[in-house]
Amino acid sequence: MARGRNPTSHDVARLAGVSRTTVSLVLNNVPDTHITAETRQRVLEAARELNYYPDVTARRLASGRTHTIALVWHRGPDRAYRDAFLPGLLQGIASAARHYGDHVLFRPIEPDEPDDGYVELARGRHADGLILSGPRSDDDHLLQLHAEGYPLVLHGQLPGAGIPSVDVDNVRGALAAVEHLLALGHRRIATISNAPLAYTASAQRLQGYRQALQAAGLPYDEGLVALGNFDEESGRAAMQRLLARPERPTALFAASDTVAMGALRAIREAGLRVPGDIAVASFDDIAAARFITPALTTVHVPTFGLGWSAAELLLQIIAQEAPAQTQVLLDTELIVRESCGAAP
Amino acid sequence: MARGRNPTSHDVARLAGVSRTTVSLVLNNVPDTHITAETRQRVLEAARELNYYPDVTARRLASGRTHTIALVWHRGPDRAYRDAFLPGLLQGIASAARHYGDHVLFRPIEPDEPDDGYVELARGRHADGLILSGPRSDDDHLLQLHAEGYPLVLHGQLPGAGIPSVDVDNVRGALAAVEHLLALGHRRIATISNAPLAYTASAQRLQGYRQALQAAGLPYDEGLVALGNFDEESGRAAMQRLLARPERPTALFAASDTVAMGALRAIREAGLRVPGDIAVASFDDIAAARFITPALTTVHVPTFGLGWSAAELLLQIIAQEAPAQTQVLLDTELIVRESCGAAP
DNA sequence: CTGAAAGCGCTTACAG
DNA sequence: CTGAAAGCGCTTACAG
Repeated sequence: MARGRNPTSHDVARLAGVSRTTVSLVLNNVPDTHITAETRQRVLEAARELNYYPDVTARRLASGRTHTIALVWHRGPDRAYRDAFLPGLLQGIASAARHYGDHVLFRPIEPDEPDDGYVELARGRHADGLILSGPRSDDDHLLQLHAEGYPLVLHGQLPGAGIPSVDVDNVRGALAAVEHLLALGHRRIATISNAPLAYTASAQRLQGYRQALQAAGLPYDEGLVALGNFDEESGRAAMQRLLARPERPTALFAASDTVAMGALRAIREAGLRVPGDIAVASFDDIAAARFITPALTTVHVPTFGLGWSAAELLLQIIAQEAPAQTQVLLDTELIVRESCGAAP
Repeated sequence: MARGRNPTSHDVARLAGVSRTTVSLVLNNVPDTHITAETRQRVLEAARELNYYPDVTARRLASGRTHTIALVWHRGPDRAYRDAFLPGLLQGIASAARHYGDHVLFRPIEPDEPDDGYVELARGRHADGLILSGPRSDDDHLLQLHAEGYPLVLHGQLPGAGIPSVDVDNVRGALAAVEHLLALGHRRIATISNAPLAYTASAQRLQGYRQALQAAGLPYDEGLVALGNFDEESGRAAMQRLLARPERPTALFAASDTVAMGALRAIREAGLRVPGDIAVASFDDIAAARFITPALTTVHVPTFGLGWSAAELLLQIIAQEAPAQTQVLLDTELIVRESCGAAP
């Protein structure tokens, strides 16, 4: 494939006996252009015969559209946690992009990298729009780009910024998990957050926990609330504190599977059993959740759906079709397995 | 960011009082071009003042290079298995690409998609080169592209094709795992493959198992060999067959963690304990391996390193610097945890 | 229903 | 040490 001797639209035009305009019109399926079926046929055949692939590099410059969207993937302190979502999210994005004829660029931003590393993707016209996963609330570049009308969709939420976003309904998900515990008869239910409450998702999951208790007429007891910090060890430490309380909880809602696994370890180390002594429900449904013993009852996050929705929304914005909904919240599903002692 | 009113190199040139040529030369850091420090400075300042980002779309057309590499990700029957490697591999690729100033395109190929879906990436000049993960031996397009000299690197191996590739040394990895079992005193060691033996990695891992036995002067007993098929259930079924044998094995080498988890379940269902009754070692070290009970002793696959190496190799090929090594095999590391009963 | 021509915003020999 | 000009391969008004 030496450069310079690939067939061009000129070659196709000559072989078909038409102009390059016509070749472009036919190959791009431009509507409202009354080209005879016969001419169209000739062009298509010529292109096939020459094994012609339009040079996207030229197409992009001429058309002003790159037909590419980028996933900007922030690798913050929560990176190990978030990696579990990457395959689903990315493939959801890629599938939707492909469905609409677009391509996807993957751009991780390392923690030590200047925060505006992704700006080049927008301003240098690498992509027609960006999906940002793990947005930071103090990111001025983001606000700036949005203010200029550059197409942006967040995976996650940035309250108040007004940027279109796609996320899971964390409140309802947590609510469902805790309701499950309540329905099993538990009254002293502890919770461990998945991360510091400055993370929107953490605060929302905690809110779902509160709402469930409130709806059941139960008091909110600060002593039953502990903070996790993404990893297993933080879940273990938090559970140890919870177990040290005079009145031991009979159930736990861990706001992530990872934190739940740490809690499970602490419970085991205390000589207690799950679900016998303590029932455990969690959130995320990462791949490991069904493998561990006991298999976790957890709130499933539709990662592929998140990716698909984000890409679809972004593509609508790029096409300037006002989307019906710019703040999308996807539903979760409680997956009942063994850790709460309920039959699936 | 309405199109059409972004600053161009023309604007920068005017502000700096030089020609567009000079702007291009400075901004691209072209070597051997004796531009005065003062002129260079003026250009840089003008660019900064205008917040100038070169339009890559134009740059690509003019220069003939896209500075983009693509990861083609085959989603075959082994998709659930391989998804565990995606985050590490992709981020390894992205990090290396960024280190060398390139971008990465992610392109999954669905099982029902025409096999040549990725050819467009090459011929349409979306990317300067491709990394293919999960190559198929009957893929003529691949051979054709390679024959034409288009830059290609495989993640995995395609014996005989002569295409540059990056993979883990499956034979040595398996050898290390089985040697570990032998060192623990086991003599009747069964194995379950991770997939049908038509998959190169499966055959190689089995070969490592054989070599270890041979080196220890032990016979190769077909009856101790069972086939897995990517998923947990296949591991469970294989282990059930193995357990039904008159002389029960005292140890198992499962050629993937997923298959090992199924085997663990079968062992538990048979009322046996790990590692007490049967020691289990496996391969991959997926995220779940350390969470399950007992935590798996397994062969770690350096996914990030695979990605980085693949990208680095591809970039060398694109730059036409003959790489030292075109068939790269990365070393694995045996991670000793609990499932073999040895102290870490 | 189709074509001639300008233009997209860069890079790159070439000349001086 | 720097500039004028051609060219990369398409798309897209515009004209007929």
